[in-house]
Amino acid sequence: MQPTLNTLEGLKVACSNCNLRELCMPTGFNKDEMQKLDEVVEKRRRVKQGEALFSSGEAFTSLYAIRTGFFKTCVISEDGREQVTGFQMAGEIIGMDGIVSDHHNCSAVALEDAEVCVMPFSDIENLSRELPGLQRHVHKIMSREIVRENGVMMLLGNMRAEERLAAFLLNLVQRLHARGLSQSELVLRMTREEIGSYLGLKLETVSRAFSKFSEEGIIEVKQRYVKIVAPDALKKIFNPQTYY
Amino acid sequence: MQPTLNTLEGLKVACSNCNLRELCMPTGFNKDEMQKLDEVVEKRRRVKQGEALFSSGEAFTSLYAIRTGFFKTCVISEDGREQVTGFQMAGEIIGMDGIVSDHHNCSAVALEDAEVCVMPFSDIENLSRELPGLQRHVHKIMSREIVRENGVMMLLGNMRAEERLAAFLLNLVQRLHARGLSQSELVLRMTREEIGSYLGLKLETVSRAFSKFSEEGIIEVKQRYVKIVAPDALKKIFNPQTYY
DNA sequence: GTATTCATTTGATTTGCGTCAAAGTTTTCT
DNA sequence: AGAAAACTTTGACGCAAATCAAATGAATAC
Repeated sequence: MQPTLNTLEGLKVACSNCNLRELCMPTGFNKDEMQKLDEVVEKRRRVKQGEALFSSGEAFTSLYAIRTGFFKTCVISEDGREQVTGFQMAGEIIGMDGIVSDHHNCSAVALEDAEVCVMPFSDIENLSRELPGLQRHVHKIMSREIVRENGVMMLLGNMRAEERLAAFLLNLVQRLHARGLSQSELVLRMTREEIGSYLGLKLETVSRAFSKFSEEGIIEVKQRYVKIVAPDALKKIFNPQTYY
Repeated sequence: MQPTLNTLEGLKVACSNCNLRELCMPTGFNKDEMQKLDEVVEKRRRVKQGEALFSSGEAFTSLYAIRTGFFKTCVISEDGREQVTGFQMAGEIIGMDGIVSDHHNCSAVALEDAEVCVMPFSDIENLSRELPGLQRHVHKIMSREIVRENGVMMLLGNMRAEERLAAFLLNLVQRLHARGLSQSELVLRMTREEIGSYLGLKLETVSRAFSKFSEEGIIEVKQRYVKIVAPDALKKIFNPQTYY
C-alpha cells in the first residue's frame, strides 16, 4: 500500500460539509455527533478508470462511500464467467459483501475516474454502538442492498430482454435525477457488454433492444448518450399490467 | 392479531439451551451475555404449511429465526409475476428485507408446518449496542444474504438450466448436511414450479432436467425424494472448468 | 494524422427453453 | 373409499435470445 498515492493530502475530509451527506449519511445529528461521524472517514482514495477499488478475495477492511465517479461490482465464477451485480454512483456505499467472511466476495471497478471516502468498518461498528442513528443507517443500507438484489432477481428470472432494459434505464435515470441531473438525458458509463452482463443478456441483444426503442421513438441513442423521449412508454414496457 | 394462537405458552423460550444456537446466534458469549441474548427472543410463533409468516407490504417489526420447518421468500411484481428469492431452513434468519423501509418487501411462506423465534428488531438493535459480538453477528447475517443473492444473480444471468439445477441441489444438500442430515439424500419441500421460479425456469424445464440427471445416473428421483448418486458429476455440471 | 484497438450495429442462422397439450401420479377432501 | 384437485412427466412445436459473422464507428496509441 502506498497511502501517498491514494490519499488526498491537504483536503479537509469531513462529512459535515459534504454536499453528498444526505445521500450516504444519516440525517438529524447534532454538531457533536456530526463531528464524531467525520472521524469515521479515515481518508479519501482516488481510483482511475478501469482500476479496482477492491477485488474478490481481498481482505475486507472498509466500506466506501462514492464521492465522484461510477463503479460496477461483479462476481466471477470459477470457470471465468463474469456477472455484473450492480452499478454504483456518487453517494452510494459499497463493500458490504466483505463483512460476512472478512474477504470481499466481489470486485468493484471504476468505470470512470472516481474518488471514494474510506470508512474502516471497525470504526463504523464502534461508533454505531454510540450513535443509534448511525447504527440504524448501517442496517438500512444493507437491507436496501438486499431489496435491490431481490428486484434484480425478478428482472433476471421473469422479464424479457426489452423489459429488462427498460427497467435498467428507468432505474438509472431516477438515481441520476435524485442527484440533481436530468431525468430524461444520461450518458452511460458502461459498455453494452456490461449492461448485458448485469441484465443477463448478450451485448447484441442489448444493442438490438436499444435500436428497437429508438425506432419506436421511445428513446434517442447515440452511442453512450441516451435521451428518454417517452418515459411512460418505457414504464409500460417494464410494467405492462399497470397500463392495461 | 391473536397472540394466543401464535405463541407457545408454557415453553421456555431460550437460546441458551437451543440446539440451533450455533447456527443462528453468535458464539463465544459468557453466561451473563447469553442471558441477555435470551431476552431478545420475545416469543415463538407457529406457522402452518401454506401460511405467510409475513407478507410484502406489511409493517416490519421483527426478524425471525427458523426453529423448525421450511420457508420460501418471494417478491411479486405489480403485474403479478412471482419470483421466489430464496428457500430457508432451520437456523436461518429471515425478515431483513423489511429494515430499509419499515415494511416488508417480500413474503415468507411456510412450505411445511414451521416454528420461528420472533426477535423484535428494536430489541436486537438495543442489545447489539451493548454486545459487540451480537452487533457483528447481525452485520454478518445481512452481508451473507447479500453474498448469497450475488450468487443467485450469477446463476440467473450466466448459467444454463442444468447448471442451475445442479447448483440448487448441491446447495440444498450442503445446508441440510450442516444440520446433521444426509449429504446425499433429501426430500424437497417445494414444488417443481417453485424451484423453477427460484431458478428462472419453467416447471417443465425443471422436470426435464431432473429426468435427464436421473437417466444419466447422477441422481435418483421419485417425486420429492432425491438421492444424489454422483455428487462429483453434479459439481462438474455446475462448474465445468474445475474438472477440465 | 494515421494505425490499431475497442465498441457498436445489423444480418443470418441456430438453439435452449417456453408454450401447449395430454396423460399419469400423488395428495387432499368429502 | 372414491372423487377432485394438485403436482409431475413427457412429447410436439414455436420463439426469443444466443451465436456467428461482417461492417462501421469511435477512442487510443504511436
